[in-house]
Amino acid sequence: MGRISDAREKLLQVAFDLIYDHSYGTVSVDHICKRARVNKGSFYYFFRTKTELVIEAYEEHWRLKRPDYDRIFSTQVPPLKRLEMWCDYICEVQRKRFEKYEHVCGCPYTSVGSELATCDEKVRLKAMDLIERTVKYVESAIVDAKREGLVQVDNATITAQQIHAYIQGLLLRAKIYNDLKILRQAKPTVQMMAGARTVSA
Amino acid sequence: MGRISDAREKLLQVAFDLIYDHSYGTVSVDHICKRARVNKGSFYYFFRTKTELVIEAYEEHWRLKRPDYDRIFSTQVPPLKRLEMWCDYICEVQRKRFEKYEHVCGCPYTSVGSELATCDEKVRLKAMDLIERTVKYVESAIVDAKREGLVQVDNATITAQQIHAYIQGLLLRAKIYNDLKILRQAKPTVQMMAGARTVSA
DNA sequence: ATAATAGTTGACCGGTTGGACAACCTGCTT
DNA sequence: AAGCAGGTTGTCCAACCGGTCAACTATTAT
Repeated sequence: MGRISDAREKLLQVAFDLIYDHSYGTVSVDHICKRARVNKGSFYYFFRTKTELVIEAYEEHWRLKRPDYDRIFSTQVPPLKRLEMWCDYICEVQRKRFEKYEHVCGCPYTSVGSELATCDEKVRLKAMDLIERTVKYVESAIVDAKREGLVQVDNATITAQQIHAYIQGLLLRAKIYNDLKILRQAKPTVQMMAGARTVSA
Repeated sequence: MGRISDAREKLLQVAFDLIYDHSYGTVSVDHICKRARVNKGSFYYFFRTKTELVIEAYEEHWRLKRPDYDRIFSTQVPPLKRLEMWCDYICEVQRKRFEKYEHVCGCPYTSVGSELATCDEKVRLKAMDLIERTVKYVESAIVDAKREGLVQVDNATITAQQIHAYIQGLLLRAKIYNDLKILRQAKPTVQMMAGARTVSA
């Protein structure tokens, strides 16, 4: 019953792309509609507000990326290898973006999270939510590494949070310097952070 | 000759404050003028564009903060103690902001740098510039620590960059989680990163 | 006093913003 | 073939955006 449409999906994808390549503040609903070739009326048929759109766009983005994370952090892969593959994956994703848009775009979730953390509580919570999911993968890798006696850590949860924070900081640096080379350092530093004993809080 | 005015200084301070507590995109020139009790005509007497204002506001902010950094990273202080004091200083600054605005605001330079890195080249370059200055302090602490045999590092420059990236990531996390407790982990992790051997690139 | 300098004022601009809307199509179901 | 849910269209809105401007005023040096 009724006609079917891919307008919603197009809007989600275009919104993600534009906001990731620029910022939430500089991308307007009009821009998104123009690029998606959808009328603004249709936009507001699918989404109540710009905030709601961005939240759904990022959730959709995660839905598409999740298989990659499941593969990289599979228990079939040795724990420390998972972290290496994760670093390589990040570099690769950033490289592809750079080739397409000539910008190092950093992490989409923390970029929009940082921009709106103090302005839009719903976006802040969604960014937290998405970050949490990634940290969980890192944590399970650390737990497994510890169980196999590969690393010496007091607290796997805290260690995972520290490694994730470092990776986010590195991505932020790469974005601001617009320099992919900065990401080369990720792998050795992550191994070091995972392998060395962290002083627990 | 001519009348004197503190309008310029008020605009710089209000602009920094509003943008730090919200974002570049959500703070308008009108907001800044209203809060500073300055007419928009005067605004454009002192600054050519909003971009120019934000750049000058952040430069001014650094000018005010620099004495703190010179004190913390003074050669009179033992090198590893400098890093500890730096972490304490960051916690303290964030705590004060939080009490005033009920937000963890993170690092002002990387916040605006992240927001505009792909949109405004001048702001991106200024953010790089300001980051570079802080990294220099960290680097000199690592160099001194190495000379005194307190740490084992291959490359002080890279180590300083890694520590700075980590701290930025932690501040970003604290901002998105709106949680000051996250910053408690800074000191032990920084000591670990400074003290352990990092694999050079 | 005068003139030059330095800063102020508030109205004004065209364009854009996020959002609302009634009217209108389109294709499935019965 | 008729009914209707599902989606589309383009116009309209008031508010706001960054930025401009000519006229005005206060201060200081001469």
